[in-house]
Amino acid sequence: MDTARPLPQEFFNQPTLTVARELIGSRLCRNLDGTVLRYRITETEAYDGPDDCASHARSGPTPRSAVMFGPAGIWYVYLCYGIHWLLNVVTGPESYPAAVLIRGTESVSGPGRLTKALAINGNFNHLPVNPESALWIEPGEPVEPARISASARIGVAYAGPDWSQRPYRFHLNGNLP
DNA sequence: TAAGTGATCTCT
DNA sequence: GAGATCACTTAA
Repeated sequence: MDTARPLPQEFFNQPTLTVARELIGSRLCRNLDGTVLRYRITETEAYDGPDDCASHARSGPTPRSAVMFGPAGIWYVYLCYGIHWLLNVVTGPESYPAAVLIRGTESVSGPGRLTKALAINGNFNHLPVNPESALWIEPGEPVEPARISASARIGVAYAGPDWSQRPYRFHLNGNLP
């Protein structure tokens, strides 16, 4: 089995919740000046569709969120709270706004710390998810479905109880802070 | 618990 | 153009 082959663009062209769940256990890969770092993804969040009040796409496309309306398999990187870069990958078909936020890996917890550890900034925004971008994802060892938990997303209480309490956050058991 | 930090969005 | 907001972190 060839686990070194990067995930293809079609992988991300699936329902957002499916991608978010299946990314758990896969490997986030970063080429830093020729050195490849690989971190196992342990935590993701789904932002799904034009009606998701917690999503940046909730008010239609804007200069920032337009990439979410594009094809799947594209990085969406934006600055949060003026300090932290947050790393997302666009999912679902074109014109359907959705993305998966990569919140943490086995050695780094917290989306802001993750991008800091991997030297990710806004330059990655709109780049495809493949090795040419120096940032891509490879399949990991299979994870038993029972080891993946779902819970409410973080920091989105403003979206109202319906959307903020949906179990759109996926993580490995025992891998929460 | 609270403040830092700056792009983005919404309303004038 | 001005003000509010924000998918977070760190320092107390």
